[in-house]
Amino acid sequence: MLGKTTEYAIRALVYIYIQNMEGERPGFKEIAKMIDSPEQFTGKVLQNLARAELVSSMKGRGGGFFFNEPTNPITLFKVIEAIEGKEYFSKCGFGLKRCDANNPCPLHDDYAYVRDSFFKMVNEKTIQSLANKINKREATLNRL
Amino acid sequence: MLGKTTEYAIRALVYIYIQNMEGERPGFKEIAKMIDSPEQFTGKVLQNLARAELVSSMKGRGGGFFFNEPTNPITLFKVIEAIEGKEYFSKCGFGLKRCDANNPCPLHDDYAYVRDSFFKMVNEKTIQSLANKINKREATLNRL
DNA sequence: ATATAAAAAGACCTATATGTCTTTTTATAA
DNA sequence: TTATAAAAAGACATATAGGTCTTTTTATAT
Repeated sequence: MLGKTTEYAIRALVYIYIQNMEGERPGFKEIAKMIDSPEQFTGKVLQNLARAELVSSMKGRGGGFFFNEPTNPITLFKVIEAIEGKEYFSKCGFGLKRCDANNPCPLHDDYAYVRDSFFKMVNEKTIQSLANKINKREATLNRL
Repeated sequence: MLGKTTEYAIRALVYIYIQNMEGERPGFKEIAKMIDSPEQFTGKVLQNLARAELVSSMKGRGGGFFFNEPTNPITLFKVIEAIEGKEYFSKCGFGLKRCDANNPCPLHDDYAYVRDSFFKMVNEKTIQSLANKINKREATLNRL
């Protein structure tokens, strides 16, 4: 469903958020180790997330990744949009270039239902809500 | 959601089915033109579908693609499985290697709901049901 | 000031998906 | 039996996603 890059992005942000709650600013090497992702590539992904202003970073000694204090919850949708692109939730599931209610593909309505339930889910779930689930030991990030 | 290759595969099979109902056995060039897909690549995709026994083909004059007369309806799931691979509907949405009810990722249940609604849909919809929708002019394949 | 530890940046590499071109095989019609 | 029309096959080509390596920049501690 989602690309690996997006999966790394979400897991990385969740890990950063959890560490921030402990007062830590993890670097990409630590993050990669903890979320089980390729180190350098994770650095690149985090660069992109920082450029998209979904996370902040500091260079130099004591630097790392962190969220600015009063951060609005970050929905998974925002992350998906930043990594996969804006059209992710609007393409025709049947591959037609033009497909709408007037000129629908034969999957139109049924696909819309599935897509919308996915869309709803990624708008409800946030980096923060996932992190809380992990902190309550109701779920795992694979390590920690 | 689905790769382009799978989209071509589904559209091609629907077109073949519709033409078969008219007593025709279209070739890949005609199919590609009608479903708006790259010609040679569509030929390759159809080769794979034929190898997977989702469709039959005849070489030589008068040849082309067709379904054997008493064909069980072909679900979209079968096509997806043949093109995308068996694991398409079983991977963790969060990217964890091991993720199950005992050791769930923080998206486990919510993702399962979305994935299962997609799974249900592709098991209900068949090449035949999509073709019928198009024949009744309730939907379009882009041409025809 | 200097050393150090961190992210940023840029050049590259690899794998996979997607797509094209050419040749071979095969069924049918003339 | 030969010409023809079709799929099959194989060798390429291109684009994108995923990944690595090296160098540069920058903040901090000494």
